[in-house]
Amino acid sequence: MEGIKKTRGRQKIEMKLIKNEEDRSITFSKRKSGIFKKASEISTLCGAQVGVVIFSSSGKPLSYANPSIDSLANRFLNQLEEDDETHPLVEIHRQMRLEKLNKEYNQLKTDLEAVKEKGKELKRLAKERGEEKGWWEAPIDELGVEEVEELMESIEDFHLVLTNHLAERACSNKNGNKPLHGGAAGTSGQGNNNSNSPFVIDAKENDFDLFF
Amino acid sequence: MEGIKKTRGRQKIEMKLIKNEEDRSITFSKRKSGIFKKASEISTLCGAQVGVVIFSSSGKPLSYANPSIDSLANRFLNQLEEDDETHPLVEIHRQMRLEKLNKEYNQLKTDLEAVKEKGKELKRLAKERGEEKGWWEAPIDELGVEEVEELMESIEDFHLVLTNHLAERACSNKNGNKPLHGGAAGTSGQGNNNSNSPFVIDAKENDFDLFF
DNA sequence: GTTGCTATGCTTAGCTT
DNA sequence: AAAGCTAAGCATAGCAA
Repeated sequence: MEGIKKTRGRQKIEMKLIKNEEDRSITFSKRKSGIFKKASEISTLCGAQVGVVIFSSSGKPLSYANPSIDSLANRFLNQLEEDDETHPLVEIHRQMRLEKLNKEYNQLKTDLEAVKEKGKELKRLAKERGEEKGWWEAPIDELGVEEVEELMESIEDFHLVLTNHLAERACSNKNGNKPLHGGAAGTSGQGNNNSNSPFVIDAKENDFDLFF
Repeated sequence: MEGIKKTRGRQKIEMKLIKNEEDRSITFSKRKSGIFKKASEISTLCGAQVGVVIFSSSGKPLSYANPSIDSLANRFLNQLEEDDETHPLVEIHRQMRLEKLNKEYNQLKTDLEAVKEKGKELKRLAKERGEEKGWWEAPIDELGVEEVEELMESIEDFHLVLTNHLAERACSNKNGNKPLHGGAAGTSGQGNNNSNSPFVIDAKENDFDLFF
């Protein structure tokens, strides 16, 4: 009842890089959730397709996309809460299955995002070369060839990745067929570690987190 | 001073599609700005790379990406406000130049986004086929081949687009070389209209808006 | 390293212009 | 129909556990 306040509540902060590393990572985590939530909401309210990718300062890619992951996450949640009592074996099967699906999906998504990221890098590089001079100030022809060629290489690599995916699938028509639900989300350690490869953002933690 | 309230203030709304079309588009516009702002903020505060793409219900792609577009937009704004007095001819040259750059950039970006969009569509299709059954419930092999092949086609098309870009640039080493600044942002009507092409989202308004 | 709390700043639904 | 307003709902900075 007294005038003693437990906290100062939300405080205004300067819009610049948070220097304290811990604060920064907490803020990142909280705001990331906020953005994903907003993305989810505009998608629901307005029927818009939304894609958000956030690379943390450590290089970890986190993403939200409508409507797939959205509903997927909801399914996960519902399942986790509703049928907590299942046969252990089925449960294990589910988990393995989901882990594989999740991994596959993440790989595909990572590749896709990497292509996009490559495009951004193109601009970034062009910008950095001229100190403060942005790429749009440079002559058109000057910024063209090398970067576009680089991008094309990425695309070709991406194409290769997809080809492999296809091949793998074509050869493995022997997995279970029963539609299954929910389970744990995290997949870890994908092995694909080559810092110079166009599709590896950060070899050490190249995983996707599912939102929610 | 009296207790008469001018408005009811913000009201709670159900988290479902807004049926009234006008309300929906207003909400879309407002929340889109909100999301872009949040994206900008997490980028600044946490040094994170962020990419956001939102397709309005009419199919118009809007995007925010850190840091390129962000700073680019600021440059535009600054220029527009600061050197409003220049030689008309130079001004015209700038505008043409920027229009071309902007167009090029938008095209590249559109292509990039479209590839990503294709990936999302893949999931969407897989989801729709089984009524309420999400793609992750379907057997892995069932959802693989056709959609991935479709995606691969897109990639090949994209590759072609890039090849053309490259070729165009290689042949046109005759344009002006003077680094120039700011100007108007909007480009309109790109002509590239083929609803079944993998890279045309909405032929009628296939442009990008710059944020801010 | 997370999670929960609370007071406060920020966003935005419904109006008005 | 685009921009501005107001009040209420929401997000979140700084702590605490």
